[in-house]
Amino acid sequence: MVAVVGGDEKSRHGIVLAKSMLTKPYNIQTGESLMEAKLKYRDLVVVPPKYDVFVKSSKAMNEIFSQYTPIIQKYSIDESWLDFTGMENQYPAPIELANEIKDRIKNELGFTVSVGISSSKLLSKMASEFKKPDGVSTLYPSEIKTKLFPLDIRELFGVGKKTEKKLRDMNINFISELANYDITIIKQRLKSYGVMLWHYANGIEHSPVKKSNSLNMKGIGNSTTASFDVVKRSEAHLILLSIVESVAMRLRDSENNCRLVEVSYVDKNFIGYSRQRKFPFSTDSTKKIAEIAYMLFDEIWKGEPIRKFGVRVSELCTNEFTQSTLYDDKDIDTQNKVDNVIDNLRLRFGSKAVTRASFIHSGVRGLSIGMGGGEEGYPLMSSQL
DNA sequence: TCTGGGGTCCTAGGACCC
DNA sequence: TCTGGGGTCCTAGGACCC
Repeated sequence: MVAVVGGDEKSRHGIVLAKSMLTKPYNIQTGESLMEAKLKYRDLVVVPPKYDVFVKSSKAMNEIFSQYTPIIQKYSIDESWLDFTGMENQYPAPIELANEIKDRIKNELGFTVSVGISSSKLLSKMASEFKKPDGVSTLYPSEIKTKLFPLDIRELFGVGKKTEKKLRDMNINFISELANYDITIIKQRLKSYGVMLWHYANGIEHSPVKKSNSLNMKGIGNSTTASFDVVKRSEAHLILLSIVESVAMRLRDSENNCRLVEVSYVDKNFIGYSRQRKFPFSTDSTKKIAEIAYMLFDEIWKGEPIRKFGVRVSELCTNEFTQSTLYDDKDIDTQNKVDNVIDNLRLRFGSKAVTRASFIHSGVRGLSIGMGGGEEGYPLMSSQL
């Protein structure tokens, strides 16, 4: 069946989230609008996503990984790096090990994965693209010339649409051509990013596999496209509040505070605006972050109809020492308790257990996105089903 | 009925300090 | 009227990835 997983077009979420193998002849792309996809194949079947199944599958997959090595870096919800450095005695045959893990996922969890094997994150990532779906591939340094060099420049990790054009304008169309290009000219035209890509083209990349945890997380953000263009400040604030509810809850769940808050929006013409501010204090309070978000929004918004809203917190630090001890602020202390009680209620009874009075009859859902396993916030699935 | 959501890293310009 | 550099921090925006 020529089918894709897609968002809801009526609420303006209509894009391709994942595609089945049979869409291949029609060149349907992940991320393009369902309208475009349907122009490529009229009778395209669109099925809605099941985000909770996706999250569960991801967790189960990483649980299997953890039975093989403790050093796992989650790159996204459906990709991880596993480091087996120093375990050569335990796992003398990498390809057999990869097949074992891959087959266990297929048999125990019911979906296929593709595995790339090499000595670095870059090369293993590139290798994982070779055989899809359900394949195991290697790209060892000794194989760079035969397996990496012949690929189109767009295939190189880090080369997107914009960089592709710049490189093609320089007559660089294959990875080999970038690898052999004069690095000083690359540096002149593409700055440090070009130098990094030149190294990538030569297979040079040494970053360590970093265990994923809440401590090395850089920021937490959510955004949402409204089902209609928002023109009233009060509605905008309400949507921002619903986003902050989810962001702040995730922040507390990660046991972090934040020092920087950023608000962004996209207007009806798809022009994006953002404003961020760093503070001399740190917080994880819903109320505080919401107040900052309103302030930042009011500073930039000139009244254009708004399509999409976002809130992001960063400059994270541990929440071990709460502000109340530092600032002796009673309001912060009680607010903290309120946040914690609400978090626990929502954890036990679901995200709808507690709703702010301001959301009732407003048309805006409280806690619109985030941890609740709701229907929104689907990540892209790049791999074909 | 056009075009989602969650991340990371980098750049460039201005403020401010010495 | 004019004139330095070096350094750091902050902010807005852009590029990439999934």
